[in-house]
Amino acid sequence: MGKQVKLDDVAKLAGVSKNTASRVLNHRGYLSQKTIDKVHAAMAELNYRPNVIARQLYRQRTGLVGLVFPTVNNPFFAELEAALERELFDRGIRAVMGNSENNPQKEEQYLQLLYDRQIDGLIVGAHNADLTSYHATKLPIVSIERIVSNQVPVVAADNYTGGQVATERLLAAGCKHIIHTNYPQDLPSPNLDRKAAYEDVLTQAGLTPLTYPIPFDEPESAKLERIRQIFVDHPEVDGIFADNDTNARLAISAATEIGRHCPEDLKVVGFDGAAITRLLCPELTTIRQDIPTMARVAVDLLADRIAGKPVAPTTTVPVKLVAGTTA
Amino acid sequence: MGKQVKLDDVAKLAGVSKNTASRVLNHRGYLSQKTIDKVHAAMAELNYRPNVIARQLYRQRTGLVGLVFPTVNNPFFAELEAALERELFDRGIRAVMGNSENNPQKEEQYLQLLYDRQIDGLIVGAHNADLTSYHATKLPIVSIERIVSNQVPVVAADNYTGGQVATERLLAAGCKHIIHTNYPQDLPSPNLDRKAAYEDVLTQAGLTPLTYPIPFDEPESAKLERIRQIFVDHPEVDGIFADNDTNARLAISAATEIGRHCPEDLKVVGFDGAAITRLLCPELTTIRQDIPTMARVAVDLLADRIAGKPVAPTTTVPVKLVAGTTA
DNA sequence: CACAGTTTAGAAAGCGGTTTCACGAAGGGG
DNA sequence: CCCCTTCGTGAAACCGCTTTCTAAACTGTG
Repeated sequence: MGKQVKLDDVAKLAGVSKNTASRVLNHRGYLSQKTIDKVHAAMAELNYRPNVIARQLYRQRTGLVGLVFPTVNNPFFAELEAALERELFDRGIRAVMGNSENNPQKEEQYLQLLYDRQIDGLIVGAHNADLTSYHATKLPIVSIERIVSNQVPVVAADNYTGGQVATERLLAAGCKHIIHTNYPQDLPSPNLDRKAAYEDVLTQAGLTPLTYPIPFDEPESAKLERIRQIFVDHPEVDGIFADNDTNARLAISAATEIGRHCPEDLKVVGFDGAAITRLLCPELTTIRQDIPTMARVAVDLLADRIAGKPVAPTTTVPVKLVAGTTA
Repeated sequence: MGKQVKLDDVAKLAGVSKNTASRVLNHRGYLSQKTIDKVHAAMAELNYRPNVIARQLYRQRTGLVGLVFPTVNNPFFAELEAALERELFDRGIRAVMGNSENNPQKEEQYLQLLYDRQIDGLIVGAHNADLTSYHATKLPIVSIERIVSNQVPVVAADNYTGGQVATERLLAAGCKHIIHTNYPQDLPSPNLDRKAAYEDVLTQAGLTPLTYPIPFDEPESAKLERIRQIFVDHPEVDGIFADNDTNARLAISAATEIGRHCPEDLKVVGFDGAAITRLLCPELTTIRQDIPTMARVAVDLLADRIAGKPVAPTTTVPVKLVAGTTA
C-alpha cells in the first residue's frame, strides 16, 4: 500500500485549490473549461481515485445494503439473493451477505451494521425469533416472506393461492390421505398461509388435514428422520404437500427407502421452484415463486424507505404451478 | 434519521474531553475507574453508537471483503460463499457479494471497490477473461480455482487426482467410450487438470480421450443442447465424466430423453459434490471438493496478504469420491 | 467610467473519530 | 524535602473530502 494520492495533491499539481478540484470531481458550481482540463490532467497523471470512505463520512451513506437470510446455501435463497444483488447493483448499491445461520446473535450483528450506519438498509428473510431491535420504527428495512414487525414492509408470494393450487393438484390426482409439512411457527409468518390454504381445501373436500412440523434450521439428516416418521405414523399417506422443495425431495427419498415409488404410490408437490431445484430435480411438481419480481419489489420498497417515502405494508407476488411428474 | 449522538456529546455529558471518551471507548492509555464509569454512564444514557465510517476514515480499513464469483445461484458457489462468509465473520469481517454474471464490466466494478478502498480485499473465482487490473502487484487478492495472475495466490482442489479417480471409476465400471465435458479454456485454469488427468488415464488404458466444451456462462438450455449433441455424434458413448455436477445432471436428462438409462446404458461421474446437489440428486456419483477447507485456506491467505505477509502461491486441497448409483 | 451582475476560485469549517503531545497530579526513593 | 517516574487528562492536529462563505476577476450596460 503506497501512500494514497489525495485531492490536495491533485489540486497542487493542477495549480488550483482543493475546493476547485473537488468541484471538478463533482461537476458542481461554475468552472472554466481550462480549469476543468487542468484538473483532469492532474488526476490522470497522478492516477487519482477519490477516497470513498472520506466521502461517505460527509454524506452519511455507504451505498451498502445488507441481505440477511438463513443461508445462501439453499436453492431458493441463492436465487433470491442473486436477484437482489442484481437489482441493487443496477442502482449503484452493493450487497453485504448476511447468513444468519439461525443464530440470533449473528442476525443481531448484521442488524448492528445498520445501527452503526455501515449499511444504508437491510433486506431480511431470516427465520429467527424476532429481535427487539427490529422494532425501532422507520428503520430502512424490508422483509421477504417474513413478518418482522408492523413497522417493516413485507414482500411475500401469494402463499394462500399456492397452497390451494398444490392441494387441489393432489386431490385431482386422486389422493385421499394428504399430509403437509411446514415450519413450526411460533411467530406469524406469510408461510402459514400455505398451511391455511391446505387446511381449507382439505376440509372442504371432507378430509382431515394433518401437518408435520419440520424445523428449518435442523440438519438434513434430522429432517429426513422426521419425514420417515410420517410413513411410520401414517402408512396410508398417498400425497404430500411440502412447504418447500428440499422437504419434498426428502419425502421422495424417504418413500423410496421403504419401497414406495413416486408418483405411483405417492404424489408429492413442493414449494419454491428455484432454478437450481428444477435443474437438479426436474421431475418435481412444485409451486414456483416469482423470485425476480419479489427481488425487484423488495429493492424498490427499500429505496423508497431509505428516501423516507411511505410504502405499502404488504406486497403479494403471484405464484405458478410447475408440473413435473411427481404429482 | 435523528441527529447522531457523537463522541463530543458523550464527553460533554460525562464532563471530560473528547479524547478521554475516545480512550475509554478503545480501552487505551491510562484511565481511572471513576472516569471510565462516568463515560460509560454517559454513553448508556445517550445510547451512543460510534460512527463506523469516521473510524474507518482514520484506520483506512473497512472490515469488508468482496467475494467475486460468476453467480451465487449455483450449488458449488453458494456453498463456497456461505463457507467464506462464515470464516470471514468469525474474523470480524463482512462479505460483499459480487456476482460477476460473466460480465467483465461488472467484475471490473467490484475490483474498483478494492481500488477505492471500500473493501480491504477480494476473493475471486470468476471465470471472465483476465482483467488487466488484476495485474497490479501485491493487491490483497486471493483466487479460488482460477489463475488470475502470478501475483495472486490460488486455492484449488486436487483437480488432477479428482479427474484420475473419476475416470478410473468409469473404467472400472466397464466403460469403453468415455467422454469428458469441460469449460473451453483460453486461459490457464486449475480446472484444466481435470481434463489432463482424464486424458492421461484414458490414454494409458489405450482409449482415445474426447472432450466437449460447455461454456459456463451459457443458459442451461444451450448447455443441454450441446450435451444432446454428444449422443448424436457418438452414440457409442457409455461413460461421461462431467467437469461439474450440473452438466452431469444434464447428461443424465439428455440420455433419458432418448431412452438411455443411467446407470444401465450410461455411467456418469460429476465434479463438485456440493451439499445441495447431493440433497436434490443423491444418486449422482461425483468428486467432492472440500469446500469448508478451501474457504478456510482462502481466508487465511487473504488475512496474511492484507497483513502484508508473504503467502504460498498455490494451495491444493484434497478431493474425495462420493459414490452414488450413476457410476 | 462607474456599477450591477455573472463567473471563478480560495480559505476555512465541518463530517466523527483517533492519536500525538504536552502538562499537571500522585506516588516513591534517596 | 526534592526529583523522577507512573498516571490521568485536555488541547489540537489529522484522516480525505464536501460545502459554505467570501472575495476577486471578468462581463456588459448606461
